[in-house]
Amino acid sequence: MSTLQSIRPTARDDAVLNVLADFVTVEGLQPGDRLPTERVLSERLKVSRTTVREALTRWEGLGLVERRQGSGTYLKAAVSRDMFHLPLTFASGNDFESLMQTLEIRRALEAEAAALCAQRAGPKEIAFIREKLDVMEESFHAHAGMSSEEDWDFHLAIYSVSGNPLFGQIISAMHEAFHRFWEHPLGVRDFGHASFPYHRTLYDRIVAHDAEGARAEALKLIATVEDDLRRGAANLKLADIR
Amino acid sequence: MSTLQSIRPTARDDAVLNVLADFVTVEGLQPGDRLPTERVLSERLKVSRTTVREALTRWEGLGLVERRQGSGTYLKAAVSRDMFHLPLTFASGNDFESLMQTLEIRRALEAEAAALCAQRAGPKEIAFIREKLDVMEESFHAHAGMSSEEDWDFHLAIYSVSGNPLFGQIISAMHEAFHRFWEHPLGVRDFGHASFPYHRTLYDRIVAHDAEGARAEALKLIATVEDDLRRGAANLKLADIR
DNA sequence: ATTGGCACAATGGTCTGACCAATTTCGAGG
DNA sequence: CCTCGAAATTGGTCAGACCATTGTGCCAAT
Repeated sequence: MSTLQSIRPTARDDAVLNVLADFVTVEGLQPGDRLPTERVLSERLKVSRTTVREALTRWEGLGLVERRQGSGTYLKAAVSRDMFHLPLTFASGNDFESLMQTLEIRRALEAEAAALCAQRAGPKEIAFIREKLDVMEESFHAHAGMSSEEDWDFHLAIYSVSGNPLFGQIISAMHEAFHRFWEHPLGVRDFGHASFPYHRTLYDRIVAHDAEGARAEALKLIATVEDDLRRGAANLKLADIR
Repeated sequence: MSTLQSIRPTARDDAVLNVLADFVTVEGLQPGDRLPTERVLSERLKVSRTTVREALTRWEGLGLVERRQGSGTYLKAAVSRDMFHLPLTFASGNDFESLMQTLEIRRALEAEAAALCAQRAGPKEIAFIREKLDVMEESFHAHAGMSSEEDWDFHLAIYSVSGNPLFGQIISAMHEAFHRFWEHPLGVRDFGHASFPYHRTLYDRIVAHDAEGARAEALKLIATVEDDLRRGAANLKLADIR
């Protein structure tokens, strides 16, 4: 009988979110778009601004929406009425150990995403990834070093083509949480430099639709990042990263 | 210069949550315990009840806390100051597609955990896993079928020995969210039956400290589960699982 | 024509005080 | 001792106000 628990958890807030989700769907709002003012919503929905704010706060906590004071509230992810939220929360400090652990998770997901990508990528998807790769390589040669933004775009493309949005969601969330350290974590010069060649080899395996090969290349790629990280940690012993 | 963006995202709410997290830690509150009244918090922290409520609403949305009108606000999970939130959103509800997507995530994590486990397991850890394997196999032969509980224990042991708590935490959270469907998802008889032999082969690779071998066996194991799932979905077309 | 600064409007963030609704507590009455 | 109901407690909602930040557009100086 556990399936019919709590018949009325809360009314107003949920109702507001449902209506708002429908509004987003009907209006075809995309991530980045601005949604109506709190005051407008409160008036239209015939509820107080307090209630609207509580509802939006819930969405904000789930990362679906972003508020900018003086500007407005903006969509951060696609929302619809039939959504299922799985908020994971775990204890994890910003120390070297935690960073290493998240990197192990990333390695796991990166490898699987690469394998799926190699399986599922059609000509159009391959061209999409190719484009990101070209930009990255050009930037690399122009600045004689990895550009974290173009690099990130390349990986995002792979997650996207994998056909499973969860890969991008999980890794993006981690990326965001650690973005200060993920990029140039420990003051290592040319961080990520060693990973450069594996981007192309990974791309080649994807083009060949070689799932296991792609998995292997992705593992090698992440391995170089982990090495960089370990080197950095060794450099400054007892680094206080927070 | 991307490291110094957003100097003041929001003050009060976050501050409240930090203080509250510290309070929970110091007071040693456990899930199920009741935390102070909104009015008390608002008075103690010198902020309005509105602000306290916004903060608690955020926690409620993350499933950390449960509010009961007329009774109080209760802890639902362990909280601490250094928490890492990873809100995942599934496009659609509890349908076949979503289940398959989470299974792909599980495959990724399972493979990596197995590889790490093979690398890091000492004699004591191997004995620990062996114990779970024995229990599972015994149960299998006794009941002529997979016992989901003992099976789960075996996998939990591997996550644990992997040395990275994130594996167990992420997979457990997904497992919990889908537990009704994860076990006997689509009325398939002998669900998971095909996966049985791979538990021992996986164990053997771990004993041999063969990381890549363990990864391969874990992949095969999950592949059988996916096959079962696909078979089940084919059986009852247009299954309405919700 | 461009640029810089400034006032004003719009918007999210916070506060106050009040009332409503569900729950718990506890005393009166059996 | 038990039962029932009133009162206190607590989360949920509301209205209205003010603050802090951001965006916009006008105007003057260059």
